[in-house]
Parts: sequence; structure tokens; C-alpha cells
Amino acid sequence: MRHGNTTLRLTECCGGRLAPFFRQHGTQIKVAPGAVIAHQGEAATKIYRVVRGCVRSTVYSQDGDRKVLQFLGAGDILGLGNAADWPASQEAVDMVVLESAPRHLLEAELAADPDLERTIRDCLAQQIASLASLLVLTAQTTAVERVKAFLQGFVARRASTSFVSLPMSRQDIADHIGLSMETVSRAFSALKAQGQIELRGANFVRLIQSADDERGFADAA
Amino acid sequence: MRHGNTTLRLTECCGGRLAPFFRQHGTQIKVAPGAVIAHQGEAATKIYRVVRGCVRSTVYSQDGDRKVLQFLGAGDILGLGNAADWPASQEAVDMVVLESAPRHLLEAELAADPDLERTIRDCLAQQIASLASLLVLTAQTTAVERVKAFLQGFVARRASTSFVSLPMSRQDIADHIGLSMETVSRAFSALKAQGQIELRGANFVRLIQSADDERGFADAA
DNA sequence: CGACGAGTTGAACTCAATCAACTCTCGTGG
DNA sequence: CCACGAGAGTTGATTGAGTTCAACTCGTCG
Repeated sequence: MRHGNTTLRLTECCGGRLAPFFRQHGTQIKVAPGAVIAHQGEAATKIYRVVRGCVRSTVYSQDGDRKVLQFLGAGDILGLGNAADWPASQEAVDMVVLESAPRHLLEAELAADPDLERTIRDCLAQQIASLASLLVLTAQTTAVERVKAFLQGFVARRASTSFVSLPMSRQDIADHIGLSMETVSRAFSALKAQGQIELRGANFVRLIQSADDERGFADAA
Repeated sequence: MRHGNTTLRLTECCGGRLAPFFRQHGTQIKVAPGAVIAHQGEAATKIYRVVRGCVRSTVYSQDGDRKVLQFLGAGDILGLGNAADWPASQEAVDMVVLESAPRHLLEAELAADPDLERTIRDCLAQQIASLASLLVLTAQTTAVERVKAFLQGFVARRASTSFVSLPMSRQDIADHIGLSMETVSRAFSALKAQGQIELRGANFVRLIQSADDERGFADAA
């Protein structure tokens, strides 16, 4: 089965354009690895912008099953959807620095600045595209393909040809792409054995460009 | 970890509030079952509102694998994301009636009416929730559970306690929830055998309320 | 009526989940 | 400084749910 890579890229889309807003109204906070920034179901009164580190959006079902919807990095925004409550928990993967601002200030700003509305709509559309990509990725057949596609998507955002840090655990990746931790680990080993990736420790990867890494999806929504 | 239930409900959210816009600017068209309303990748110059029938948003990958992102019904809007191209193909499942309007007219309207912006943002947020639910549903373990959850989600939108029409094929459902057609069929049979659903032909279902269905996917809100 | 497509059912197989053992790294305290 | 322990990650063996291929049924439309 031939699959193109599913570009995961979201983000940095309107994050950049919201930077002035946060510079004006935001206060900076620091969150320790594993700590929860916002609980699923809680009232969402603030919005955040990731300055540094990696955040995972996680949905929990009744029985404790986890699903990681996305990993957010520098420039990404949390809390743009205008639901009253957080639809997912937002958790720090590593040491995270955030800018936070009250939601109502954004609403005020929006009323004044129509361009900002457009920006936010773009950002939401981007998020839709990102989730759609994840759905397609999840539908991809083999575990190795899924893991490879995930890595390509994640690394693409860094645009680096050398080693890239994977701050999240194997379990996080597993819960993201719908596999067990062991299978993810095996897929890493397989990709390494096939010469498709290089590992330094468990948390630094480098993708080896192979000839048939044609481009796959244009995203956007 | 106790977390709230995962609301599946999408749609009819802002569709209704866009009705006046379409009444003013829209023209009505009719699309035959199976016909394509918009091709993935094509320029998106129009937006549509479903008046009657069922539309599926489908993403195709290079090798022809299909993923059905969502089924849209009366009141739902196609083409709200402001990407230049359609991110997915929009296809008529059964006989569909649509209202269509040029995109630029909506843009013009938006500039004039700030409430409309808000409406659209709500609708996009809703779509994000819907995709997130699908991701969680896909992560759910067994095939039978997935099919049951799909049916509950689909029927919930009709709010009917009697038989509901399932316009889409087993293959459509399979491509939606990430199973093979045969497995979907088997799941239908199993649910029927367990007395959880009733079938009239292959395309009419009735859910049998069971005691422990209260908490499962009740959407509320 | 006949035929075609959609749906169902059956049987064999396969890939990932699961359970379990083991390694590696890193941080703590003797 | 080294021993120890804890947690993350890897690897192995087994099992099972879902895929696949194939036969068959059913309903619909010419």
C-alpha cells in the first residue's frame, strides 16, 4: 500500500498573528513536566500561547482511556474554540512556558479588529485540517507506517535535517496514533533497522530522507 | 480519572443561523446519489447548505484509500473553512437538495455583520468537536462498540425513537469508523442478536434503549 | 424473470494487543 | 564513589480481534 505522508502541520498559523495581543495582555507562566494546564470539562476562562516546550491535548473517556489529540509547540494557541468548557485537558509534556490572557479580553479585541476574527477563523480551520490528517493517519494500515507518518509530521514542523527532540513518551505517541506502547517501540526499532531513522537515546530522532518520500497531502481546510 | 462524557453532537448549530443568508443569496440545486458536489483539491468558490438528504465528506489518499470524515444532514454547511481549496470531496449519499451561494458574498456579509462571524466560529468549533469525537470513537476498542457508538451518534441527530433511515452503505460506515465492510456487517448482526438494535431491511435501524445507555454517549449540553 | 449489486456469513490468516521478562538510564542515598 | 531502585523503553511469546478472500443470500430494477 502506497501512502503519502500525512502532513500534520498545524499551527504557528495564527499564533504569530496573535503575538501582539499576548504581548500586551499576557502574563508569562511556567509549567512543570506532566502538570495539567487546564482540565477537560473545566470552565475555559483563559487562552494560552505556547512560548516554549510541548503541550499535549488529551481527551479522557469514562474508563480512563486516553486519546492524545495533538501536540502543541511554540507559537500554538490553546483555547480558541469558544466553548464554555475545555473540550480536552491540556498537559505539559516537558518544561513549558506559556503566555496566558483572559478570554474576555480577546473577545473585546475581536469586536474592535475584524482582521483578528479572520485570523482566528484561519486558525480554527487549520485545527480542523490537523484533526482530519490525524484521522487519515489513524486509518493508515500498518503500525510502522503510522509511526513513520507521525514522525514525519512532527519533524516537518521543526524543519530540521538533523536530530530532533521527541519530548513525549512512547505512551504519548501510542495514545496519539492509536497503538500500544509496545507496538510503537517495535515500530521505532523496525524503522531504525530499515535505516529510515536514526536514534540518539530514546528521545532524539533523525529522519533519513528516502527516495520515495514523495509529498502527500496538502492540508488546509 | 473522572472526566465528562465526549459529546458527539455536531451541526445544525450555525446552519440555522445562516438560513437567512442562503434564503437571500442562495440558489437551490439537486444532486443525484453518488454524485460529487465538490472535488477534494478543487478551488472552493461556493458554500452550500444541505436542505435535504445526506452528504459525506471524504478524503482520498493517493492509492485510493477512502476516509469518510463526516456525514452531513439537513441544515449543515459545507465550505466554511476559508481555505482556497476543498480539503475533502463532498459527495451525495442519497438524493440531496442543496442551497449554494458564492463564497465572496458570505465574506461581504461577514464584514457587515459581526454576529455572523461569531456564528461561523461556533460552527467551526463544533466541527472540531465532531472530529475529536470521531478520533475518540476510533480509539474505542471493539468493532461492535464502535458501530454502536456510531449509530447512537447518528440517530441522536434525528432524535427519533423509531426506525431511522441509514442512507449510507456499509462501506461508507466502514470508511468512517475505520473498519472493513464485513466487520461492520458482522457488528450489525451481533447488535441485532443481542437485541440492541432492530433492523428493517439493511437501511433502517431502531436503537433499543438499554439500561446502561444513559451514561455512555448521552450528549446533553 | 433474471441479473446485478449490496449485504451477510464462513474459514483461514495476520497483525497488533497483551502479558511478561529484561535492559538502560538516571537520580538518590549509603 | 558505587549500589540501589524506579521508571521508561525494548524485546519475546502468546493470543485474539479484525482482515481478507470467498461463497452465498437478498432485494431491486431492468
